[in-house]
Amino acid sequence: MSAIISKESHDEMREAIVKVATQIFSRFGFKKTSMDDIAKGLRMGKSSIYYYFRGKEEIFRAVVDQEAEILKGKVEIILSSADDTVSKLRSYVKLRMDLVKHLANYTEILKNDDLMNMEITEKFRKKYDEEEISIIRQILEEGVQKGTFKIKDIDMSELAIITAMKGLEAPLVATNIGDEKLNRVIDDILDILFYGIVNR
Amino acid sequence: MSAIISKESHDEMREAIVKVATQIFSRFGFKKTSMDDIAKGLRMGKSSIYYYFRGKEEIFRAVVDQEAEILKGKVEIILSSADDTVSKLRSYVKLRMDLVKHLANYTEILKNDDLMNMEITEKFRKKYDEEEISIIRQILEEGVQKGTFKIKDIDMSELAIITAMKGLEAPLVATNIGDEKLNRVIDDILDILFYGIVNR
DNA sequence: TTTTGGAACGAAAAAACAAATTGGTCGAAA
DNA sequence: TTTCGACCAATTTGTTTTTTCGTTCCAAAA
Repeated sequence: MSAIISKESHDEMREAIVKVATQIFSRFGFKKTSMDDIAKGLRMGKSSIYYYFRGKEEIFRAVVDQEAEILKGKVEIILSSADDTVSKLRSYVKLRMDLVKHLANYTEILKNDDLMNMEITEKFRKKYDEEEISIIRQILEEGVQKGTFKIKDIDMSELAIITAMKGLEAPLVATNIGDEKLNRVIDDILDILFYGIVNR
Repeated sequence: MSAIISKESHDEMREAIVKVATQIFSRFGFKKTSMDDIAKGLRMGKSSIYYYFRGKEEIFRAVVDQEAEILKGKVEIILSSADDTVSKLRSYVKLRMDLVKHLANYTEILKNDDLMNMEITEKFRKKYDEEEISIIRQILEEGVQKGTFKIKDIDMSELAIITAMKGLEAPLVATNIGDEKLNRVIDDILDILFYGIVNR
């Protein structure tokens, strides 16, 4: 029994560490957060942390994994909703843009003093990139199957959408565009994606 | 009369310098090309160059201006052609992608050793960015006026197109995609832009 | 036995300092 | 009018020294 209790408290401690680390990493980035910083946030000696994690890298990965899990849940809700395919794609794109804004928030401080190693953003993106493709593809295939979309080459449409979203990231992050305005921009661009610009 | 001859030879010398500088800048970038490099390419002493240009910056600007001029000519040909608007936009996008590839070629060496100050790319882009918007707008307005395009918000379509093109730059530069394949990709993406993906 | 933290180690980064480059000037020579 | 060697100031580059930081070790606490 003591083993069970011990296991639980061990996991709780890991969670506490991840919680604190998430705060600090998001403020200072991977490089600029020291194990001491995390330890101080927990009111422990830094070597104690090594009882729960193999090292800084593992803590960071736990943080990223947690964020990914949260995101995955949100995506799941959209995908399994009863909305029509067009709405689903709209919802997904908006969620994705919110995510980017969130991540940008994470690193905005680092942009200035450090060269912004892109640690958080980059690692997170890498983890997420493959998955994003499959999400878009899933929506597109659903649309084709339901007869909503006419798509010559599904790979190409995928690429077009992801490309457009990535292209939007920069201006989105750079300019402090308001939320309502951002929504309008996304809607308009999605209209172009859905219906094109040629008159028929 | 001697003044006239002198003026001509002076301009010729400037052209020669720009010609050599273009080669060297494109190989080594702005920072890593020294005035000595340019001078040696011309088989002159470096101080002689200062008789023709105020400094490195001015030479560089002359190089950029020349490239911009060449590009402007090509754009002019497309815009004033008798092609339909859809074809014009296609041609322009392809030209633009070739340009990016060209510029990428310029700096590809620097990407590695230096942090790639983006000197050439960045300066050139800055100069070109405003102009690009007006080119796209011109084509779109022509399309609307001729009844080819139905566009709710012309600013938005502009943004969508430029966004898509910029988004395409990265994969275009990164992957060594073949010319034919690149053409197909652009065509397919433009099809989406023109006709959308929703079935009607 | 589980958990904590002070001390110590080694690698990596930062700071400090010395040496080499380089953009630009000047005056003389051609 | 045009070219160039000599020179200067400032930035860059290369090198050494110092500090920081992630990690390990081990003894003490719980």
